[in-house]
Amino acid sequence: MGASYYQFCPVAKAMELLDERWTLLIVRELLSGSERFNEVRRGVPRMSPTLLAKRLNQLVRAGVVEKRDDRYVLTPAGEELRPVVDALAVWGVRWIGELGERDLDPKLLLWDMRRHVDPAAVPEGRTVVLFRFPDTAPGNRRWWLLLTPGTADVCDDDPGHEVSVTVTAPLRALVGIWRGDLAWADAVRAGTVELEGPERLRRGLPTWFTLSPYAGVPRPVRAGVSAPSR
Amino acid sequence: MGASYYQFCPVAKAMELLDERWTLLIVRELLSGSERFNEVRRGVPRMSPTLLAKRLNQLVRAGVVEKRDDRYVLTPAGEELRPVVDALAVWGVRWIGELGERDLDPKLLLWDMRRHVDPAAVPEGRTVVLFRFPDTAPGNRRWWLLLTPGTADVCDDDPGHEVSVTVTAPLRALVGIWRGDLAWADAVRAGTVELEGPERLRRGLPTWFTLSPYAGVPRPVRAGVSAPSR
DNA sequence: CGGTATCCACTACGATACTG
DNA sequence: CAGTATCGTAGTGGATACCG
Repeated sequence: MGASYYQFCPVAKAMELLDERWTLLIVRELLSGSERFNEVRRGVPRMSPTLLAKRLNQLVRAGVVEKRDDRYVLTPAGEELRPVVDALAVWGVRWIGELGERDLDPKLLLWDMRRHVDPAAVPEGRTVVLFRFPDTAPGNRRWWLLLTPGTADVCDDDPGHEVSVTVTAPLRALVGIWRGDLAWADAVRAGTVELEGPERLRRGLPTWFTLSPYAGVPRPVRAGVSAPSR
Repeated sequence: MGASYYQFCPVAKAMELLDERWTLLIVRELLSGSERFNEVRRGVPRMSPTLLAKRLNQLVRAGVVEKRDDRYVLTPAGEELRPVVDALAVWGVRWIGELGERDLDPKLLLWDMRRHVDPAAVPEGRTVVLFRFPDTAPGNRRWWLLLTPGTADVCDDDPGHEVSVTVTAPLRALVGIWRGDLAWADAVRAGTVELEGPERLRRGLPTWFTLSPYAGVPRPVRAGVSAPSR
Protein backbone atom coordinates (compact mmCIF):
# COMPACT_ATOMS: atom_id res chain seq x y z
CA MET A 1 0.00 0.00 0.00
CA GLY A 2 1.00 3.59 -0.51
CA ALA A 3 2.41 5.86 2.14
CA SER A 4 0.04 6.94 4.85
CA TYR A 5 -1.26 10.47 5.07
CA TYR A 6 -1.56 10.17 8.84
CA GLN A 7 -5.06 11.59 8.81
CA PHE A 8 -8.26 10.04 10.08
CA CYS A 9 -10.21 11.63 7.25
CA PRO A 10 -12.00 8.96 5.21
CA VAL A 11 -10.86 10.54 1.96
CA ALA A 12 -7.26 10.30 3.10
CA LYS A 13 -7.68 6.71 4.24
CA ALA A 14 -9.28 5.78 0.93
CA MET A 15 -6.58 7.51 -1.06
CA GLU A 16 -3.81 5.76 0.79
CA LEU A 17 -4.88 2.71 -1.12
CA LEU A 18 -6.30 4.23 -4.25
CA ASP A 19 -3.96 7.04 -5.19
CA GLU A 20 -1.23 4.74 -6.30
CA ARG A 21 -0.60 4.67 -9.97
CA TRP A 22 -2.73 2.12 -11.89
CA THR A 23 -4.76 0.98 -8.91
CA LEU A 24 -8.08 2.48 -9.92
CA LEU A 25 -7.61 1.43 -13.52
CA ILE A 26 -7.32 -2.15 -12.36
CA VAL A 27 -10.48 -1.72 -10.34
CA ARG A 28 -12.10 -0.29 -13.45
CA GLU A 29 -11.14 -3.42 -15.37
CA LEU A 30 -12.51 -5.68 -12.67
CA LEU A 31 -15.72 -3.67 -12.58
CA SER A 32 -15.95 -4.15 -16.33
CA GLY A 33 -15.96 -7.87 -15.87
CA SER A 34 -12.35 -8.90 -16.35
CA GLU A 35 -11.24 -11.57 -13.94
CA ARG A 36 -8.09 -13.25 -15.15
CA PHE A 37 -4.62 -11.83 -14.91
CA ASN A 38 -4.06 -11.49 -18.64
CA GLU A 39 -7.60 -10.30 -19.13
CA VAL A 40 -7.00 -7.42 -16.75
CA ARG A 41 -3.68 -6.87 -18.41
CA ARG A 42 -5.27 -6.21 -21.77
CA GLY A 43 -6.94 -3.22 -20.18
CA VAL A 44 -3.67 -1.83 -18.84
CA PRO A 45 -1.24 -2.89 -21.55
CA ARG A 46 1.44 -0.42 -20.60
CA MET A 47 1.74 -1.78 -17.12
CA SER A 48 4.45 -4.29 -16.41
CA PRO A 49 3.19 -7.69 -15.27
CA THR A 50 5.31 -7.42 -12.14
CA LEU A 51 3.60 -4.25 -11.13
CA LEU A 52 0.17 -5.60 -12.00
CA ALA A 53 0.79 -8.60 -9.78
CA LYS A 54 1.89 -6.32 -6.99
CA ARG A 55 -1.16 -4.11 -7.28
CA LEU A 56 -3.53 -7.05 -7.40
CA ASN A 57 -1.96 -8.41 -4.23
CA GLN A 58 -2.32 -5.04 -2.57
CA LEU A 59 -5.98 -5.01 -3.48
CA VAL A 60 -6.39 -8.50 -2.08
CA ARG A 61 -4.70 -7.49 1.16
CA ALA A 62 -6.91 -4.41 1.34
CA GLY A 63 -10.00 -6.59 1.08
CA VAL A 64 -11.08 -5.13 -2.21
CA VAL A 65 -10.34 -8.16 -4.33
CA GLU A 66 -10.55 -11.84 -3.62
CA LYS A 67 -8.55 -14.42 -5.50
CA ARG A 68 -10.31 -17.64 -6.35
CA ASP A 69 -8.10 -20.02 -8.28
CA ASP A 70 -6.69 -17.68 -10.87
CA ARG A 71 -9.71 -15.43 -10.90
CA TYR A 72 -9.67 -12.02 -9.31
CA VAL A 73 -13.11 -11.00 -8.19
CA LEU A 74 -14.25 -7.90 -6.40
CA THR A 75 -15.44 -8.23 -2.83
CA PRO A 76 -18.41 -6.16 -1.67
CA ALA A 77 -15.92 -3.45 -0.71
CA GLY A 78 -14.51 -3.61 -4.22
CA GLU A 79 -17.90 -3.54 -5.86
CA GLU A 80 -18.65 -0.41 -3.85
CA LEU A 81 -15.83 1.37 -5.61
CA ARG A 82 -18.12 1.63 -8.62
CA PRO A 83 -19.47 5.03 -7.56
CA VAL A 84 -15.91 6.27 -7.23
CA VAL A 85 -14.93 5.06 -10.69
CA ASP A 86 -18.16 6.37 -12.14
CA ALA A 87 -17.68 9.80 -10.59
CA LEU A 88 -14.15 9.93 -11.96
CA ALA A 89 -15.29 8.89 -15.40
CA VAL A 90 -18.05 11.45 -15.50
CA TRP A 91 -15.64 14.14 -14.43
CA GLY A 92 -13.02 12.98 -16.90
CA VAL A 93 -15.35 12.93 -19.84
CA ARG A 94 -16.64 16.38 -19.03
CA TRP A 95 -13.41 18.15 -18.19
CA ILE A 96 -10.54 16.32 -19.85
CA GLY A 97 -11.44 16.54 -23.49
CA GLU A 98 -8.02 16.86 -25.02
CA LEU A 99 -6.43 13.56 -25.89
CA GLY A 100 -2.80 13.22 -26.86
CA GLU A 101 -1.75 11.17 -29.85
CA ARG A 102 -0.38 8.53 -27.55
CA ASP A 103 -3.73 8.20 -25.82
CA LEU A 104 -5.26 6.79 -28.97
CA ASP A 105 -4.67 3.09 -28.71
CA PRO A 106 -6.62 1.16 -31.35
CA LYS A 107 -6.30 -2.09 -29.49
CA LEU A 108 -7.88 -0.63 -26.38
CA LEU A 109 -10.60 0.89 -28.52
CA LEU A 110 -11.46 -2.34 -30.29
CA TRP A 111 -11.25 -4.34 -27.10
CA ASP A 112 -13.60 -1.86 -25.51
CA MET A 113 -16.04 -1.88 -28.41
CA ARG A 114 -16.03 -5.65 -28.33
CA ARG A 115 -17.19 -5.49 -24.74
CA HIS A 116 -20.09 -3.27 -25.65
CA VAL A 117 -21.60 -4.96 -28.64
CA ASP A 118 -25.37 -5.07 -28.44
CA PRO A 119 -26.26 -8.67 -29.29
CA ALA A 120 -29.85 -7.74 -30.06
CA ALA A 121 -28.78 -5.22 -32.67
CA VAL A 122 -26.25 -7.34 -34.54
CA PRO A 123 -27.50 -9.02 -37.75
CA GLU A 124 -28.10 -12.75 -37.94
CA GLY A 125 -25.20 -14.92 -39.01
CA ARG A 126 -21.67 -13.62 -39.10
CA THR A 127 -20.83 -10.00 -39.72
CA VAL A 128 -17.26 -8.97 -40.35
CA VAL A 129 -16.37 -5.33 -39.76
CA LEU A 130 -13.04 -4.07 -41.00
CA PHE A 131 -11.74 -0.95 -39.30
CA ARG A 132 -9.12 1.02 -41.19
CA PHE A 133 -7.11 3.74 -39.50
CA PRO A 134 -4.97 5.23 -42.26
CA ASP A 135 -3.22 7.60 -39.88
CA THR A 136 -1.84 5.14 -37.38
CA ALA A 137 1.38 3.14 -37.22
CA PRO A 138 1.73 0.47 -39.91
CA GLY A 139 0.96 -2.49 -37.67
CA ASN A 140 -2.14 -0.81 -36.27
CA ARG A 141 -3.97 0.22 -39.43
CA ARG A 142 -6.37 -2.65 -39.85
CA TRP A 143 -8.55 -4.38 -37.33
CA TRP A 144 -11.33 -6.88 -37.75
CA LEU A 145 -14.34 -7.40 -35.59
CA LEU A 146 -16.21 -10.67 -36.05
CA LEU A 147 -19.74 -10.34 -34.83
CA THR A 148 -22.53 -12.78 -34.34
CA PRO A 149 -25.58 -12.25 -32.16
CA GLY A 150 -23.78 -14.17 -29.42
CA THR A 151 -20.09 -13.48 -29.88
CA ALA A 152 -17.64 -10.74 -30.71
CA ASP A 153 -13.98 -11.24 -31.50
CA VAL A 154 -11.18 -8.85 -32.28
CA CYS A 155 -8.45 -9.69 -34.75
CA ASP A 156 -5.45 -7.64 -35.68
CA ASP A 157 -4.77 -9.67 -38.79
CA ASP A 158 -6.97 -10.80 -41.59
CA PRO A 159 -9.25 -13.57 -40.35
CA GLY A 160 -9.93 -14.57 -43.96
CA HIS A 161 -13.66 -14.05 -43.94
CA GLU A 162 -15.39 -11.79 -46.38
CA VAL A 163 -15.75 -8.28 -45.01
CA SER A 164 -19.33 -7.08 -44.50
CA VAL A 165 -18.69 -3.41 -43.75
CA THR A 166 -15.55 -1.34 -43.80
CA VAL A 167 -15.09 1.65 -41.51
CA THR A 168 -12.39 4.07 -42.54
CA ALA A 169 -11.59 6.96 -40.25
CA PRO A 170 -8.89 8.75 -38.36
CA LEU A 171 -8.40 6.86 -35.14
CA ARG A 172 -9.08 10.06 -33.24
CA ALA A 173 -12.51 10.35 -34.81
CA LEU A 174 -13.51 6.85 -33.86
CA VAL A 175 -12.29 7.35 -30.32
CA GLY A 176 -14.31 10.56 -30.26
CA ILE A 177 -17.42 8.69 -31.30
CA TRP A 178 -16.73 6.02 -28.74
CA ARG A 179 -16.36 8.57 -25.94
CA GLY A 180 -19.45 10.46 -27.04
CA ASP A 181 -17.55 13.58 -28.08
CA LEU A 182 -18.85 13.12 -31.60
CA ALA A 183 -21.93 11.47 -33.12
CA TRP A 184 -21.71 8.71 -35.73
CA ALA A 185 -24.17 10.52 -37.97
CA ASP A 186 -22.29 13.81 -37.83
CA ALA A 187 -18.98 12.15 -38.51
CA VAL A 188 -20.32 10.23 -41.50
CA ARG A 189 -22.10 13.25 -42.87
CA ALA A 190 -18.96 15.34 -42.55
CA GLY A 191 -16.99 12.67 -44.36
CA THR A 192 -14.68 12.15 -41.41
CA VAL A 193 -15.82 8.58 -41.11
CA GLU A 194 -16.44 6.54 -44.23
CA LEU A 195 -18.62 3.44 -44.28
CA GLU A 196 -18.51 0.98 -47.16
CA GLY A 197 -20.84 -1.94 -47.68
CA PRO A 198 -24.53 -2.66 -48.25
CA GLU A 199 -26.72 0.21 -47.14
CA ARG A 200 -28.57 -1.92 -44.62
CA LEU A 201 -25.31 -2.67 -42.83
CA ARG A 202 -23.99 0.89 -43.15
CA ARG A 203 -27.14 2.13 -41.49
CA GLY A 204 -27.16 -0.60 -38.90
CA LEU A 205 -23.57 -0.43 -37.75
CA PRO A 206 -23.91 2.56 -35.42
CA THR A 207 -26.56 0.66 -33.50
CA TRP A 208 -24.44 -2.43 -32.94
CA PHE A 209 -22.35 -0.72 -30.29
CA THR A 210 -23.68 0.83 -27.14
CA LEU A 211 -20.57 3.05 -26.96
CA SER A 212 -18.71 3.93 -23.82
CA PRO A 213 -20.92 3.88 -20.73
CA TYR A 214 -20.06 7.54 -20.29
CA ALA A 215 -20.72 8.66 -23.84
CA GLY A 216 -24.10 9.98 -22.83
CA VAL A 217 -22.83 12.21 -20.05
CA PRO A 218 -23.83 15.79 -20.83
CA ARG A 219 -20.86 18.03 -21.54
CA PRO A 220 -20.27 21.40 -19.93
CA VAL A 221 -22.07 24.12 -21.81
CA ARG A 222 -19.55 26.35 -23.49
CA ALA A 223 -20.59 29.37 -25.46
CA GLY A 224 -20.20 28.92 -29.20
CA VAL A 225 -19.61 25.20 -29.09
CA SER A 226 -22.61 23.09 -29.95
CA ALA A 227 -23.16 19.62 -28.61
CA PRO A 228 -22.98 16.66 -30.96
CA SER A 229 -26.37 15.59 -32.26
CA ARG A 230 -27.41 12.21 -31.03
CA MET B 1 0.93 16.68 -13.71
CA GLY B 2 1.53 13.01 -13.19
CA ALA B 3 2.69 10.60 -15.82
CA SER B 4 0.24 9.77 -18.55
CA TYR B 5 -1.44 6.40 -18.77
CA TYR B 6 -1.69 6.73 -22.53
CA GLN B 7 -5.31 5.72 -22.52
CA PHE B 8 -8.31 7.62 -23.81
CA CYS B 9 -10.47 6.23 -21.00
CA PRO B 10 -11.95 9.09 -18.96
CA VAL B 11 -11.00 7.41 -15.70
CA ALA B 12 -7.40 7.24 -16.83
CA LYS B 13 -7.41 10.86 -17.97
CA ALA B 14 -8.91 11.96 -14.68
CA MET B 15 -6.44 9.96 -12.66
CA GLU B 16 -3.47 11.39 -14.50
CA LEU B 17 -4.22 14.53 -12.60
CA LEU B 18 -5.79 13.16 -9.47
CA ASP B 19 -3.77 10.12 -8.53
CA GLU B 20 -0.81 12.11 -7.39
CA ARG B 21 -0.20 12.11 -3.70
CA TRP B 22 -2.05 14.87 -1.81
CA THR B 23 -3.93 16.24 -4.80
CA LEU B 24 -7.40 15.12 -3.81
CA LEU B 25 -6.83 16.10 -0.20
CA ILE B 26 -6.13 19.62 -1.37
CA VAL B 27 -9.33 19.55 -3.39
CA ARG B 28 -11.11 18.31 -0.30
CA GLU B 29 -9.80 21.32 1.62
CA LEU B 30 -10.90 23.72 -1.07
CA LEU B 31 -14.31 22.09 -1.19
CA SER B 32 -14.52 22.59 2.57
CA GLY B 33 -14.10 26.29 2.11
CA SER B 34 -10.41 26.91 2.61
CA GLU B 35 -8.99 29.44 0.22
CA ARG B 36 -5.66 30.77 1.45
CA PHE B 37 -2.37 28.96 1.23
CA ASN B 38 -1.87 28.55 4.94
CA GLU B 39 -5.52 27.77 5.41
CA VAL B 40 -5.25 24.84 3.02
CA ARG B 41 -2.02 23.93 4.70
CA ARG B 42 -3.68 23.44 8.04
CA GLY B 43 -5.68 20.64 6.44
CA VAL B 44 -2.57 18.92 5.12
CA PRO B 45 -0.05 19.70 7.84
CA ARG B 46 2.34 16.93 6.91
CA MET B 47 2.79 18.24 3.42
CA SER B 48 5.79 20.44 2.73
CA PRO B 49 4.91 23.95 1.58
CA THR B 50 6.98 23.44 -1.53
CA LEU B 51 4.93 20.49 -2.55
CA LEU B 52 1.69 22.23 -1.68
CA ALA B 53 2.64 25.14 -3.90
CA LYS B 54 3.49 22.76 -6.69
CA ARG B 55 0.20 20.91 -6.41
CA LEU B 56 -1.82 24.11 -6.32
CA ASN B 57 -0.09 25.27 -9.48
CA GLN B 58 -0.83 21.97 -11.15
CA LEU B 59 -4.46 22.33 -10.25
CA VAL B 60 -4.48 25.86 -11.65
CA ARG B 61 -2.91 24.66 -14.88
CA ALA B 62 -5.44 21.85 -15.07
CA GLY B 63 -8.28 24.35 -14.83
CA VAL B 64 -9.53 23.02 -11.52
CA VAL B 65 -8.46 25.95 -9.40
CA GLU B 66 -8.25 29.63 -10.10
CA LYS B 67 -5.98 31.97 -8.23
CA ARG B 68 -7.33 35.38 -7.37
CA ASP B 69 -4.86 37.48 -5.43
CA ASP B 70 -3.74 34.96 -2.83
CA ARG B 71 -7.01 33.10 -2.82
CA TYR B 72 -7.37 29.70 -4.41
CA VAL B 73 -10.89 29.08 -5.55
CA LEU B 74 -12.36 26.12 -7.36
CA THR B 75 -13.50 26.57 -10.92
CA PRO B 76 -16.69 24.85 -12.10
CA ALA B 77 -14.50 21.88 -13.04
CA GLY B 78 -13.09 21.88 -9.53
CA GLU B 79 -16.48 22.18 -7.91
CA GLU B 80 -17.55 19.15 -9.92
CA LEU B 81 -14.96 17.07 -8.15
CA ARG B 82 -17.26 17.07 -5.16
CA PRO B 83 -18.99 13.86 -6.22
CA VAL B 84 -15.58 12.21 -6.53
CA VAL B 85 -14.49 13.31 -3.07
CA ASP B 86 -17.85 12.36 -1.63
CA ALA B 87 -17.74 8.91 -3.17
CA LEU B 88 -14.25 8.38 -1.80
CA ALA B 89 -15.28 9.54 1.65
CA VAL B 90 -18.31 7.30 1.72
CA TRP B 91 -16.20 4.37 0.66
CA GLY B 92 -13.49 5.23 3.15
CA VAL B 93 -15.81 5.55 6.07
CA ARG B 94 -17.47 2.26 5.26
CA TRP B 95 -14.45 0.14 4.45
CA ILE B 96 -11.40 1.63 6.12
CA GLY B 97 -12.35 1.52 9.75
CA GLU B 98 -8.98 0.81 11.29
CA LEU B 99 -7.05 3.93 12.17
CA GLY B 100 -3.41 3.86 13.17
CA GLU B 101 -2.16 5.80 16.16
CA ARG B 102 -0.48 8.25 13.86
CA ASP B 103 -3.77 8.95 12.11
CA LEU B 104 -5.15 10.53 15.25
CA ASP B 105 -4.15 14.15 15.00
CA PRO B 106 -5.89 16.28 17.63
CA LYS B 107 -5.20 19.49 15.77
CA LEU B 108 -6.92 18.20 12.65
CA LEU B 109 -9.80 17.00 14.77
CA LEU B 110 -10.29 20.31 16.55
CA TRP B 111 -9.87 22.27 13.35
CA ASP B 112 -12.47 20.07 11.74
CA MET B 113 -14.89 20.36 14.65
CA ARG B 114 -14.47 24.09 14.56
CA ARG B 115 -15.64 24.07 10.96
CA HIS B 116 -18.77 22.16 11.86
CA VAL B 117 -20.10 24.02 14.84
CA ASP B 118 -23.82 24.55 14.63
CA PRO B 119 -24.32 28.23 15.47
CA ALA B 120 -27.99 27.70 16.23
CA ALA B 121 -27.22 25.09 18.86
CA VAL B 122 -24.47 26.91 20.72
CA PRO B 123 -25.55 28.72 23.93
CA GLU B 124 -25.73 32.49 24.09
CA GLY B 125 -22.62 34.32 25.20
CA ARG B 126 -19.24 32.66 25.31
CA THR B 127 -18.81 28.97 25.93
CA VAL B 128 -15.37 27.54 26.56
CA VAL B 129 -14.89 23.84 25.98
CA LEU B 130 -11.73 22.20 27.22
CA PHE B 131 -10.77 18.95 25.55
CA ARG B 132 -8.40 16.72 27.47
CA PHE B 133 -6.70 13.79 25.77
CA PRO B 134 -4.74 12.08 28.54
CA ASP B 135 -3.27 9.52 26.19
CA THR B 136 -1.60 11.81 23.68
CA ALA B 137 1.82 13.43 23.54
CA PRO B 138 2.45 16.05 26.23
CA GLY B 139 2.01 19.07 23.99
CA ASN B 140 -1.25 17.74 22.58
CA ARG B 141 -3.18 16.94 25.71
CA ARG B 142 -5.25 20.05 26.14
CA TRP B 143 -7.23 22.02 23.59
CA TRP B 144 -9.71 24.81 24.01
CA LEU B 145 -12.63 25.65 21.82
CA LEU B 146 -14.13 29.11 22.27
CA LEU B 147 -17.68 29.17 21.03
CA THR B 148 -20.18 31.91 20.54
CA PRO B 149 -23.26 31.72 18.33
CA GLY B 150 -21.26 33.42 15.61
CA THR B 151 -17.65 32.34 16.10
CA ALA B 152 -15.52 29.34 16.93
CA ASP B 153 -11.83 29.43 17.73
CA VAL B 154 -9.33 26.74 18.52
CA CYS B 155 -6.51 27.28 21.03
CA ASP B 156 -3.76 24.92 21.95
CA ASP B 157 -2.88 26.85 25.06
CA ASP B 158 -4.96 28.23 27.87
CA PRO B 159 -6.93 31.23 26.60
CA GLY B 160 -7.48 32.28 30.20
CA HIS B 161 -11.26 32.20 30.18
CA GLU B 162 -13.23 30.15 32.60
CA VAL B 163 -13.97 26.70 31.24
CA SER B 164 -17.65 25.91 30.71
CA VAL B 165 -17.42 22.19 29.97
CA THR B 166 -14.54 19.78 30.03
CA VAL B 167 -14.40 16.76 27.75
CA THR B 168 -11.98 14.06 28.80
CA ALA B 169 -11.51 11.07 26.50
CA PRO B 170 -9.01 9.00 24.64
CA LEU B 171 -8.31 10.82 21.41
CA ARG B 172 -9.33 7.71 19.51
CA ALA B 173 -12.78 7.81 21.06
CA LEU B 174 -13.38 11.40 20.11
CA VAL B 175 -12.21 10.76 16.58
CA GLY B 176 -14.56 7.79 16.50
CA ILE B 177 -17.45 10.00 17.53
CA TRP B 178 -16.46 12.58 14.97
CA ARG B 179 -16.36 9.99 12.18
CA GLY B 180 -19.63 8.45 13.27
CA ASP B 181 -18.11 5.14 14.32
CA LEU B 182 -19.38 5.74 17.83
CA ALA B 183 -22.25 7.72 19.33
CA TRP B 184 -21.75 10.45 21.95
CA ALA B 185 -24.39 8.92 24.18
CA ASP B 186 -22.90 5.44 24.06
CA ALA B 187 -19.42 6.73 24.77
CA VAL B 188 -20.56 8.77 27.73
CA ARG B 189 -22.68 5.96 29.09
CA ALA B 190 -19.78 3.55 28.81
CA GLY B 191 -17.53 5.99 30.61
CA THR B 192 -15.16 6.26 27.67
CA VAL B 193 -15.91 9.93 27.36
CA GLU B 194 -16.31 12.03 30.47
CA LEU B 195 -18.13 15.35 30.51
CA GLU B 196 -17.76 17.80 33.37
CA GLY B 197 -19.76 20.95 33.88
CA PRO B 198 -23.34 22.07 34.43
CA GLU B 199 -25.84 19.46 33.32
CA ARG B 200 -27.41 21.78 30.79
CA LEU B 201 -24.10 22.16 29.02
CA ARG B 202 -23.18 18.49 29.35
CA ARG B 203 -26.45 17.60 27.68
CA GLY B 204 -26.15 20.30 25.10
CA LEU B 205 -22.60 19.75 23.96
CA PRO B 206 -23.25 16.81 21.62
CA THR B 207 -25.66 18.99 19.70
CA TRP B 208 -23.20 21.82 19.14
CA PHE B 209 -21.30 19.89 16.50
CA THR B 210 -22.78 18.50 13.34
CA LEU B 211 -19.95 15.95 13.18
CA SER B 212 -18.18 14.87 10.05
CA PRO B 213 -20.34 15.17 6.94
CA TYR B 214 -19.89 11.42 6.50
CA ALA B 215 -20.68 10.39 10.06
CA GLY B 216 -24.19 9.43 9.04
CA VAL B 217 -23.15 7.09 6.26
CA PRO B 218 -24.56 3.64 7.02
CA ARG B 219 -21.87 1.09 7.75
CA PRO B 220 -21.64 -2.32 6.15
CA VAL B 221 -23.73 -4.83 8.01
CA ARG B 222 -21.50 -7.35 9.68
CA ALA B 223 -22.87 -10.26 11.58
CA GLY B 224 -22.44 -9.91 15.31
CA VAL B 225 -21.41 -6.30 15.30
CA SER B 226 -24.14 -3.87 16.15
CA ALA B 227 -24.27 -0.35 14.83
CA PRO B 228 -23.83 2.57 17.21
CA SER B 229 -27.09 4.01 18.43
CA ARG B 230 -27.75 7.51 17.22
C1' DC C 1 -1.85 -19.12 -19.05
C1' DG C 2 -0.06 -16.81 -14.84
C1' DG C 3 2.98 -14.96 -13.18
C1' DT C 4 8.72 -13.95 -11.11
C1' DA C 5 13.29 -12.17 -11.38
C1' DT C 6 16.33 -8.61 -12.08
C1' DC C 7 18.01 -4.18 -12.78
C1' DC C 8 18.24 0.57 -13.40
C1' DA C 9 16.85 5.35 -13.88
C1' DC C 10 14.52 8.58 -12.27
C1' DT C 11 11.96 11.63 -9.69
C1' DA C 12 8.67 12.44 -6.37
C1' DC C 13 8.59 13.30 -1.95
C1' DG C 14 10.09 14.62 2.70
C1' DA C 15 12.76 17.60 5.74
C1' DT C 16 14.54 21.85 6.75
C1' DA C 17 15.88 26.36 6.20
C1' DC C 18 15.12 30.59 4.33
C1' DT C 19 12.99 34.95 1.77
C1' DG C 20 9.96 38.94 0.21
C1' DC D 1 1.17 35.67 5.31
C1' DA D 2 2.78 33.32 1.10
C1' DG D 3 5.56 31.04 -0.54
C1' DT D 4 11.23 29.46 -2.48
C1' DA D 5 15.53 27.07 -2.15
C1' DT D 6 18.13 23.17 -1.52
C1' DC D 7 19.25 18.48 -1.01
C1' DG D 8 19.28 13.54 -0.24
C1' DT D 9 17.12 9.24 -0.43
C1' DA D 10 13.69 5.84 -0.71
C1' DG D 11 11.25 3.50 -3.63
C1' DT D 12 8.25 3.52 -7.65
C1' DG D 13 7.76 2.23 -11.93
C1' DG D 14 9.50 0.79 -16.64
C1' DA D 15 11.75 -2.66 -19.49
C1' DT D 16 12.95 -7.14 -20.45
C1' DA D 17 13.82 -11.73 -19.74
C1' DC D 18 12.56 -15.80 -17.80
C1' DC D 19 9.91 -19.76 -15.33
C1' DG D 20 6.36 -23.44 -13.84
